[in-house]
Order: sequence, then C-alpha cells, then structure tokens
Amino acid sequence: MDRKVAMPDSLRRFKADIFQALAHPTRIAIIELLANGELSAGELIAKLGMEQANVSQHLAVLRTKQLVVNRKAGNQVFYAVRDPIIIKVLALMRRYFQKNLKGALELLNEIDNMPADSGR
Amino acid sequence: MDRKVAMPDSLRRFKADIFQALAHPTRIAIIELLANGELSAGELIAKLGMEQANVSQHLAVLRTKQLVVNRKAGNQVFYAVRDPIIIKVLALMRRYFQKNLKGALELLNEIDNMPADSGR
DNA sequence: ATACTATATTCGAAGGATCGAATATTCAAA
DNA sequence: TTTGAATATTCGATCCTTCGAATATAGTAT
Repeated sequence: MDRKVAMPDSLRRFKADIFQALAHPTRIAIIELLANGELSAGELIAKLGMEQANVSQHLAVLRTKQLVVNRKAGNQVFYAVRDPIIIKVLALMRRYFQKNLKGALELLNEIDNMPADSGR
Repeated sequence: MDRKVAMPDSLRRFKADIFQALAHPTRIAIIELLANGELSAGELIAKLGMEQANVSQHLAVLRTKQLVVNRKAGNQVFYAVRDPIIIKVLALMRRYFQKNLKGALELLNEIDNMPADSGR
C-alpha cells in the first residue's frame, strides 16, 4: 500500500524537458516547418517572420534538448528534426485539437481576450 | 516566396499550452497514474508522496488546460484523463526515450551534475 | 452548531523563460 | 585583409512558474 509511482523521477524529468522544449508557439512552428525536411536558419527566420536573434534562441533551445540536429554548409546552418517520433507527437496533438475543437476555442478565447465582454 | 507558415498562430498557442501543461515531472506522473483509470486527489497525493497543496496546484493546472476532468463524490474528488490521446502522447514519448536512451541519459547528467570539470 | 476530513486557493519568495538590442563568431568573396 | 552575409551569444528587463505556509471551502459526522 502506498507504493510510490514506479518510473524513476529522472525519466519523468526527461519527458518534462521535452515537453518544455515544445511548450512555445514559435518552437512548435519550427518543428512543423521542419516536418517535410531540413531548412536553413535563414529560411526559418523568413517563414516565421520574426527577429533573427529570437529564432536563433528558440533553435538553441531545440538543439540543447536534442529535438533538432544541425548541419553546417558554408555560410549557412541547416536544421532538421532528429527523430520523426516528435513529428508523430505533433500529429497526435493535431488530432487532439480537432477532437476537442469546441472546448479548445473557448479556452483560447478565455486566455486571449480577457476583457469582461467585448463583441458578441 | 516568403510565404508565411500556414497554421494560424492561435492553434500553435493551443498546442504550446498543452505541452506547457505536460512540462512538469509531477504533472506527467499524475497523468501516468491516471492512465489506468480515475483516482481521488488523496490517492494521488499518497502515491506521489508530495505536499497536498502542491499536488492540488498541479491538478489545477491540468484542470485549467482541460487535460483532466474531475468528479465530486462526497468528500472526495476523483480525477481522470479527459482524452486518451494524451496517454498516447505519453506512450510515444516513452518510445522516444527508449530510442534515444543513450543521449537522453547524457543530457540528464549534464543537466543534473553541472560540475565545472570532474573527469576529462 | 462543532469538529473533522478532503481538497482548493491565496500569498510571497525564488528561480526560470522570453524578448529585443547589442555584440560576437564564422565563413566566403572581393 | 577588409567587407559582408549568416548565425549565435550575451545582457538586462519583464513576465511566468513553482514551491511551502497559511488559509479557505465543502462535505460528513457528532
């Protein structure tokens, strides 16, 4: 009785770390952009339409957590998703979103516009 | 050229939010404990061996992001995972961990013991 | 009503994440 | 070897998260 949970904490910390790496809209966008093959940092920056430094920082996070690998080619650095399982995870999340679309949208609105009552 | 990424940002924010909810070892432990069916908050607290308030706070996060549902029964509150897809996501993560065990352990060690220079 | 058990919420401190600005590095081309 | 392009890193401000302690709420039993 009171048998503690089985998996060692280090493993859970590992998983949490991966989720943490995915827990930002920009980093999700990066992974999704890389789902069809590698892209250079510059291409990512262009497609995301964000600050160079900021994208580079997010790439650093993904690199550190080893979700992406990079390959230097002359002036440029090409990024790719390291393991397709991560893409499968995102695909599952897409299904989750579709299934729970209704509640999800409500959730988004609550989070987004926090004014008491605007339109509608 | 320079065609921005397709998915609206709100969807990516939604996904990021879910990952954020999973981005903590305790919350992963909770979901894994709930994988086989509902448990009361008290049972979760006992199995986790953590502060009552802390577990309750983590449950609040999971509730807010709608990853779990709860059912009141007299004195107690029973929690359950709302959509089995989330359990599948964790299962995929388990596979990911097994596949990348080697690098994962190194990563854990690096993060854990950050001594300036022991071996080498 | 009072007391007890189960759970949730609030608070404040400490640490972690994110951003743009500025700067550094690296490679290639002139 | 200077210049320029592509990418990375550092810095500091601001915000978000997490924790335990304390407190609140809700249900049950006396």
